Amino acid sequence: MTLEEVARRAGVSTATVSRVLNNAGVVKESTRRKVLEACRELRYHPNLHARSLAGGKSRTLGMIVSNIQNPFFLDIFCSLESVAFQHNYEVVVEHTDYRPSRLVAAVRSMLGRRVAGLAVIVSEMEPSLIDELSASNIPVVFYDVGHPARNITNIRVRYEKGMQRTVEYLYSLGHRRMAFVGHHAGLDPLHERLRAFLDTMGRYCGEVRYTSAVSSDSPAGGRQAAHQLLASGFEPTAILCVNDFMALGVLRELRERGLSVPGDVSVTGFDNIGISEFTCPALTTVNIPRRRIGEMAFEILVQGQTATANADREILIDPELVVRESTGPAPEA
Amino acid sequence: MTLEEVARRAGVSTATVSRVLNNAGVVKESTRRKVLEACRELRYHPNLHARSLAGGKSRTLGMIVSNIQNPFFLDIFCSLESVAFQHNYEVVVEHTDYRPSRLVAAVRSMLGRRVAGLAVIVSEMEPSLIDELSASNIPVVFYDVGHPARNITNIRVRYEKGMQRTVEYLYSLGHRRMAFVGHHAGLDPLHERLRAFLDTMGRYCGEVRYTSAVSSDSPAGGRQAAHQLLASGFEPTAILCVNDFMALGVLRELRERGLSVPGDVSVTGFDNIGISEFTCPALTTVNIPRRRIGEMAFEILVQGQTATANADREILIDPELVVRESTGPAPEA
DNA sequence: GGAATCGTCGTAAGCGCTTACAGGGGCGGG
DNA sequence: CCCGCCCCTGTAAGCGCTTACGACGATTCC
Repeated sequence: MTLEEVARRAGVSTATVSRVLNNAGVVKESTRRKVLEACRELRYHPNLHARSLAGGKSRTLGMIVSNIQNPFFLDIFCSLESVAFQHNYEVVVEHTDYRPSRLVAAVRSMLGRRVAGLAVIVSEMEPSLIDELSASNIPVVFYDVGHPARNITNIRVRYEKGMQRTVEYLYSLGHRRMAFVGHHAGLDPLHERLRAFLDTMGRYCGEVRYTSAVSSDSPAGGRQAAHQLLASGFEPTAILCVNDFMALGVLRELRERGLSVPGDVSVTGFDNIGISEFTCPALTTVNIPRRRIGEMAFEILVQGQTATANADREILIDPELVVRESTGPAPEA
Repeated sequence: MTLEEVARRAGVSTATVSRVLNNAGVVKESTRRKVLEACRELRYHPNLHARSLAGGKSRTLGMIVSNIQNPFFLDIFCSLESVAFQHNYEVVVEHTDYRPSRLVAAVRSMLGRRVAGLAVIVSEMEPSLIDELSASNIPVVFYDVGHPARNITNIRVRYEKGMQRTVEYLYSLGHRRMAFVGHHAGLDPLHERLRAFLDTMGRYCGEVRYTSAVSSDSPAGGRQAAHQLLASGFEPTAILCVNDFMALGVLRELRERGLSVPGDVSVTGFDNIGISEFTCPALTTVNIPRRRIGEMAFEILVQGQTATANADREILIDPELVVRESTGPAPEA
């Protein structure tokens, strides 16, 4: 089913059909109706490939995330998708499993699709991409990695702040032995969170002791890390998780071991994903405005194209501590 | 950056470059290297649109789900994506929010993309789609809705069985007052689950009483439904949820009200999503082999294309009860 | 009444790729 | 030494669409 067949059926030229379908140019009302009628009868669906090849533009955005199973990334995707949908854009996601090689492949694939804009929300990084993307001439939003460059805007969350609040808060509750649970993808932003953790600890709590464990980014990974942590003999009074997703598993492991949260040990997450308030106990965490991040990404990619072109930008977001039930005073030694 | 520029740079024709890039035809090793070299220097990325327009085929699959935030759908997507990735295919998702109108739009969009195959994993339905898809000549997999037709394979999960097991199990534990929590998208498969619930109840338990509540498909929705349920005065000893995602909220609401699970009331879910074993208490649920569904979808879409062409098929899956901690004997009256 | 104007539409040239098909060297065999 | 064949490569015709550009009849204006 092609444009030409529709044109033939409606007794007009392909140009006219195209005009009708794109609401471009002027078409007499009666011919418009004929064309639409023909489209319906023939169950015509325009070929998007031909369309964006000819038009040189596409109404689809690309988004690359590290782990789409993690609600944090998923939420950002949904948020972007939602705004995009309202503006008649589509967005295709790809995930990298935290592997730089897959990141590169995903970016290439997106460039191949000639997306109208690309949001890269990942933890891992591949330095060469910056140049490649910058040279590609399509607007790009990075989350947390890479500095801004031509066409590239960077949205950065100040993890230090969030981590600092968390540590201070736990410290004020009397916690002195803390542990950090992270995941394997030990690249920048994670190091960043861990570093922030250590920095703050060093600054505020001279006598504090810590340890850390890593596993995969999933509840099961969190559980495994917690297991490993507790098996090591170190007995933390508080466990800080790199994100809520893993914290789920940590909570589970603690319960399994008969440790009460927050009675015996306090637990904190990061991200404030939706289910973190449905855990038991509800998770104390650090909120990151995912909805806004998605919206901002859209604005930058689509609308900012003209508005702030070439205005190399970096957007900073301050996360905030959300205290719920999983944290409490440190147990008496 | 086009094929032609690469060709010029490498001093060959576009046909040769194309051959190199697609590993098609024979090319002398030295020219192959020259071409690849040119590609690298020019940071060339083939235009996928042009490619699939010219080639008439694309290596991308489409997938439409009702609610991608629900881990059930997400898992199937990830599973499909994973196999697809191994075979060098990509898959683009779209979600409908349970709205038939969005389903139609999504299907059209996928047809417009000329996907190589389409998996429609949704609860809602729009009858006209069957014909439209069947006529489109691309392989399609439906989950749970629609009967098989030309090019269309249907994967059906026998909810009745799962529901039956669940009800029987609860009945054997002494439960007589049960409630059902569902969501708004009251279309076929959901009705199916509710119907299965009622059927079984009617058959096995003459004296059983029930009620049901619906809300949106999310933990928050589950919580709201539970709230509404308990506010109604009906005091169930068991709550069966249409899926695990909503069960999360039900558990939370019960805890909030000081009701112990399973001491005061038992709770069951459906789907066996990953986090259902990380809830507190761990959720008794019905497993649906999501991984296999994704894999089957791929086989049908890509490999079955030739193997079982035109062999109208329906695949049946029997779900199985997974007993965990959220169910127990009914409290003494 | 003829020219200028406007609204409506058709013509045709690509967009960047794939792919028959043909062509042109190099080689071996007759 | 010439023919045939095999390797390798180039030529060019599309794939289905968008979009300048121009054509054409119907108004309108002087």
